Amino acid sequence: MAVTIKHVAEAAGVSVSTVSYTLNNSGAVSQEKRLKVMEAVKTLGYVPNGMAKSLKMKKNGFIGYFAYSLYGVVYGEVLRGIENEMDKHDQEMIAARCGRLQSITHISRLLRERMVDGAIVFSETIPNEVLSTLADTGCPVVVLDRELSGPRISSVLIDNVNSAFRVGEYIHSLGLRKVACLFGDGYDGQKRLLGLKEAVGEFGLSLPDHWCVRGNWEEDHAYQETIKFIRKGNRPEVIFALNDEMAMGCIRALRDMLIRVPEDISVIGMDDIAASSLFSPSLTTVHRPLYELGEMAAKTLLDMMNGGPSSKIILPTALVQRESCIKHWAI
Amino acid sequence: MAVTIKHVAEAAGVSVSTVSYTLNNSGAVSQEKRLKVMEAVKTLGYVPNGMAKSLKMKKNGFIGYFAYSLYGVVYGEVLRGIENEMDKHDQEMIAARCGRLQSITHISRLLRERMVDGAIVFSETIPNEVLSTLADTGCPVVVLDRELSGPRISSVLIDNVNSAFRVGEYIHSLGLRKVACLFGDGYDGQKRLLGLKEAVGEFGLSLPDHWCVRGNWEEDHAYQETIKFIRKGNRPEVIFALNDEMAMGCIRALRDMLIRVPEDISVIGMDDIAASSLFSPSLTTVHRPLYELGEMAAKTLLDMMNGGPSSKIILPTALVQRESCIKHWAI
DNA sequence: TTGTAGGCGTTATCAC
DNA sequence: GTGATAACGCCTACAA
Repeated sequence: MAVTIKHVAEAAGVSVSTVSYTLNNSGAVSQEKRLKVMEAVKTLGYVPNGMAKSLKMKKNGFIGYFAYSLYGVVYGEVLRGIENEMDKHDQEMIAARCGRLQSITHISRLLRERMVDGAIVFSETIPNEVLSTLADTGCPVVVLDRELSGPRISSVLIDNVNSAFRVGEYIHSLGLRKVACLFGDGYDGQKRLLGLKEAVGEFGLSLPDHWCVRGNWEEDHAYQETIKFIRKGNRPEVIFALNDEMAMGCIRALRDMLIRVPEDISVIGMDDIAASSLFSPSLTTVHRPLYELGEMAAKTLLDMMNGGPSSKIILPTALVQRESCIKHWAI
Repeated sequence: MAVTIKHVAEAAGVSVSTVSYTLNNSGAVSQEKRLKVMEAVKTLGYVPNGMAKSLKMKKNGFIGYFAYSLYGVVYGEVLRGIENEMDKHDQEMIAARCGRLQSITHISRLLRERMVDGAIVFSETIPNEVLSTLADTGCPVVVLDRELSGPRISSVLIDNVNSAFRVGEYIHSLGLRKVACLFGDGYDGQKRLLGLKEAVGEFGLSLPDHWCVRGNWEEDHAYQETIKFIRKGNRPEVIFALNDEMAMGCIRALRDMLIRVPEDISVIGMDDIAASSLFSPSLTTVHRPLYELGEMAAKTLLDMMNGGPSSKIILPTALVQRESCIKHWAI
């Protein structure tokens, strides 16, 4: 059985409180006993039990990052921003993913059983109610992928609608009109599609319903869908993929079908992941400040944990013009 | 104050044990009381306290992955393997990084205070003794980046020495002789350098001490070091970088100095990260089964947690011939 | 300055 | 079937 504070007390010939006092430098302990305790701790190899401590203190010193996935360009970059900020404040953190369905119950354990002192959530798989009740019990929460507000809940987001709208505006400014869209499900997908449609209305672009192709945000799937789409005889002037991975899959598909990008069809992505600038042709896309999103989420959480108010923060995006998109008359 | 099992008992008009029984389906509870309990749980929004539970049960249901970093090609890929295996066994996990120095104390908290039921460690920043004492208290550990053995400690590794040796052998088989090496610190670096030197002796290659250049495993740094190295007038026939990132930095540097790869100088990497095959020229390297390493680590840990013995597992590597390396006479 | 004792929220043993 | 009650390991009034 593991050695407890009691064993140390016994070995040092003092009471448990004296041991506790010395270990936490609370209370005043005589040098003599302090030394005895230290020695006993060393020889017994005593390490305090984190769970007992957490139970007593009603906090455990960890904040949690709960993401759909822990690896990958998007989630990884956000994680990098969070970790960096946490480091600055010397705040410990753990990460857990919650992508697969079964895990929802698991995450609920860390979250619902209050095994963290604060949480940053970047996964739509965790229901709003879970987060709300968590916040109600005093645990601050920051969400990165949805709008949610409450006493201890903050949102850190980009303006998806506006970002996509500006893509539409850009398409219009290039003299392009016939648009197809490769979209995905979820909050981001909805908002981005909405923004694009607004721009379509505003600038008189064309975006038939059957030119809105549902993807799953992944490159390979987008490749397949693009092949199918083009085989049906559809010939848009520009394809707007709602994330960069899909844009790349789309471009690969077009090229494999001997359609030139951007000469025959322009392609625009969204997110501006690292690979976008290295891809050939380099991707015209919307820069989404992933690192900063993570950083800001961490800042906001830390602030709330110090009693600060909850807030809703929108970080700016920017259109990045590269090679995958071309003016109509330049063809 | 949070609602506890006591409140539920009171609201349902039963004892705490009855509540506990129904919630864990242990013991036999009458349908009538069971219903009452369920209702009280629902209306009160009761959620059991994870810390109290863990304290009592002496386990908390989580295994931990402690890596130098959580993002990045190498660590991310290992993590993917681990998660996938954990998913299969419906085992919950958390991840924490332990790269920066300050964090060592933090990680020690999760590890030393036994806040996980098992651990996979992939960071040389955590000392052997910490892992040994952890294992002594009954917590199984799998290490991925060093050889360490004990009752509850397993290692999952590749044979670095042999892998590097085979690179030397390959270099020899190509008719190349004058080798430079871009190495890095730590266990992997040591072993790989050792293997290379063995091959140098065995096959009569040339590897002067000052042609062994210390890198820090990163691309940019390798870029700088390569520039310096070449500016000094050194002209090896082949540069063996002990990981792919450094190999890529090296190639970029050579090309920026108008030295052709592989015509003028061949470059060989190690690890075979995803980018290696996409790089131009594609990288000749040694495939290190990162995903499988993670998967195997998870399997081994799970096995130990079920009472299995500790073990040392070596996964095979394979030389991957691509474009960055050329036969001597082919120049 | 030091020790005793109560309680954090659970589970589990034992009587009833 | 059900309900007291004793742990689990720690912290911290409160006494001494």
